[in-house]
Amino acid sequence: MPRVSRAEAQQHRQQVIDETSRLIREKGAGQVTVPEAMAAAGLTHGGFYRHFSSKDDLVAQALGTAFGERREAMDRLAGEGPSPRAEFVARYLSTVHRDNPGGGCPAATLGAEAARAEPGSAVRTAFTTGLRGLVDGLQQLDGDDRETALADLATLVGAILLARASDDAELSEEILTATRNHLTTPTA
Amino acid sequence: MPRVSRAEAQQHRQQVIDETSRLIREKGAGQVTVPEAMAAAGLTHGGFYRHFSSKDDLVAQALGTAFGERREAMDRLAGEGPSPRAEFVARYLSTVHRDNPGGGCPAATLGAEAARAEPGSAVRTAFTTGLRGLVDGLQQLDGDDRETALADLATLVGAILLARASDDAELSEEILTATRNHLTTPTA
DNA sequence: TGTACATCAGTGAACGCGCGTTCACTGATGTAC
DNA sequence: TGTACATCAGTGAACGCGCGTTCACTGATGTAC
Repeated sequence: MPRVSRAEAQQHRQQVIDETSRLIREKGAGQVTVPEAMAAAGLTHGGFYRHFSSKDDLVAQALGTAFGERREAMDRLAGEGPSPRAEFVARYLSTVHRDNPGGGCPAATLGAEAARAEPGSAVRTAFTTGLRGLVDGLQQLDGDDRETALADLATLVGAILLARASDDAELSEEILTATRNHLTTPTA
Repeated sequence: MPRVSRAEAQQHRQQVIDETSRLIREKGAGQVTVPEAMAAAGLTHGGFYRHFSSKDDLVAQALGTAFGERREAMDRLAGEGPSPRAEFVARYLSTVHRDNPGGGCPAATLGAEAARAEPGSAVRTAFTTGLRGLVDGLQQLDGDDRETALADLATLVGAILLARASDDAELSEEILTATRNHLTTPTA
């Protein structure tokens, strides 16, 4: 498949980014290989460097996409229903989200890897920018002040992380339920 | 250094586990190599399999040690001061903890990796057991009910994770401060 | 207490493997006239 | 609109490298008498 049209090439590029965005959330950035990412668009690995300057470059772009999707979902929710914040919390702390990390919040799945990335690196910067977006989105969701939005986000991210890591269905559910209750009842 | 005494060998073994416990929290389990872990006790990699059945075996034991240390610190705190819970929260969400992941909470640094480990695997089991210990420890810290302990732990873990990943000193401090306030003031 | 021998902690070379990246090459696409 | 040629998306083999794991070997430790 040599020399496809520019439109097709651009489509391949986007497909690689989108699939990588899912793959890194499922397996971690370190476990996704260049051949694997290219295969997701039906390509071989050789042409990789015509699209990306390095693997880190792709990961950073995929991370940006993942955060972008999440932010859009929040913005879509902002107008609807009686309590968009409660709705968001319920969806975030659902078993559906827990069991589908590939389509879920990148802060929970890739936060630790981002923390280990070099300060100023593309991955670290993409994560920080994405995180700011989530904070802003959460802040708008129910007239929250910024401090509440920050604390809420920490709680959401920690809960989904621990619920996924728990190798015990009961403990996992318990974490989600307890956190959901604490975030949606007025006082502890 | 062939055939050292059994006491020395046992000492080497413990040294490898302790150093690995620190290393995996600093760099992630996937980034710590067998030669690196053995070198931490002044040994070469060849003798590794006289001490451990696999790299995963070592990682699981190191994870157990990391959780154990944390739990002990909580138990030590339980008797002292006017509000052990407030003291624990302050220490957990300090810049000292944020900037020293190697000696810190393994739930934040290794949660994502544990979540990706095979259910029933040694690593996943060690994480779950350790997590239960932290929940119990937190529950005892100030007469918390279990639900509050679970939600608090999620908040603590999420906050330290995001504070570490933020490539912006101001945002990072903001996360710690907001979370600290939310956990130590009676109502939002 | 001394001696003979089996045990086994640690060494260092080697294994197969998969990684990120590079490169010469192909041939349809895109462009200049 | 047609033709000639340069461009460049994608291929597949190859690179150097470091990984987890295995293995034959060494020689002090531990044990049996």
